[in-house]
Amino acid sequence: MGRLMEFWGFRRHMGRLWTILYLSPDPMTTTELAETLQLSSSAVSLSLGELVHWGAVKKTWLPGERKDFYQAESSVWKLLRRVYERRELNLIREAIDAFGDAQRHLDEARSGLNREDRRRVDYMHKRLSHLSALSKAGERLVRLLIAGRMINPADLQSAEEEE
Amino acid sequence: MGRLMEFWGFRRHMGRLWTILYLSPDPMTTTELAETLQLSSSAVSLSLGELVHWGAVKKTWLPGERKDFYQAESSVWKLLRRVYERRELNLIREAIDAFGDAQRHLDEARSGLNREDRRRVDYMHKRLSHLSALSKAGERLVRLLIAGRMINPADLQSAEEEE
DNA sequence: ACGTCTGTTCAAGAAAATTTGAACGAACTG
DNA sequence: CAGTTCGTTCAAATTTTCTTGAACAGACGT
Repeated sequence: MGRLMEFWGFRRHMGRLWTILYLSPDPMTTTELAETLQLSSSAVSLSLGELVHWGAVKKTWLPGERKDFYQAESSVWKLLRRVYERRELNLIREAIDAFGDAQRHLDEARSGLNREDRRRVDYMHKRLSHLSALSKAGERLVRLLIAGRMINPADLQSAEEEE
Repeated sequence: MGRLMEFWGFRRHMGRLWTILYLSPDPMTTTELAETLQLSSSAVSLSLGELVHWGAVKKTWLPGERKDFYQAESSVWKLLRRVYERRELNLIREAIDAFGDAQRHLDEARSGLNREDRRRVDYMHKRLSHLSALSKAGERLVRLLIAGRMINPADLQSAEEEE
């Protein structure tokens, strides 16, 4: 799980901590977690905080206990959805914006160019439109994924072909 | 594109190189690429090699020229498919194996345990089955994606609920 | 066959990230 | 209100990853 999470763009420890909590029938304290994974308390605090921020882990309190207890959010599907929503969608939107900006820059520069450079600029413009179309198709797909609706990968394919 | 690729688990330069090639109407040489992106020739060689390995960039030769020329694979969809096929599928399969191994370890240890520990082990076993089922549903989904067929995210959802 | 031009590999150096211990502050107990 | 116990934050230190220049190897032309 650590490796999966790392691949997925998070700290490795986040995966490890989540897994321990997920496999534990009872909520655990930071001390227990630090012992189990041989981590310093600060490392636990840091990664655990991020897990809480992503909703992958929840704080709970046990009556009579002073320490904080943690338990894993057990619906992986819910977690995936949240990540896609907060992170991937943002990334795609930024990319779409960047492509638009680039095209605008090209438009501004175009007038003062010679024939050869103009050819290049026009080519780049077309390619950027292409990337834009693809990204927008991607955005729609992620939206559908989050909504739990059916997805047709062929949409990406066709966004690429029609030109 | 550099940032996208980085997020996606590749070197940042790979994204930058691919983008330059993708936006260029003509194949380019390593020298031109190094100049455009202000990189050393070794950095270009390294990242370009990896791009070729992933099929994102193709070598071509121009008659009469000694230098190698490179051009971008322009079907992003094709690239995505290849990455999912080679990388994500492997990752999922490894995870599935790891879950199975973990369960087998639990089975071996179970007999020599007291009541309380046995409860924990049984709980972990159940959770691991859960993760296994999820991963297998994920594997099916990626397979469908690669094949370009319709995908139903609800399959993941239900893999989580039925227990 | 020699010199030149390309591309790749490698080890050393630089940059970036993770990790940790210590200090701080908040919350509770007696 | 003093004394603990926890949890978090920060900057230093370590580890890891990237980057680079130099050395190497192959191909070509003369």
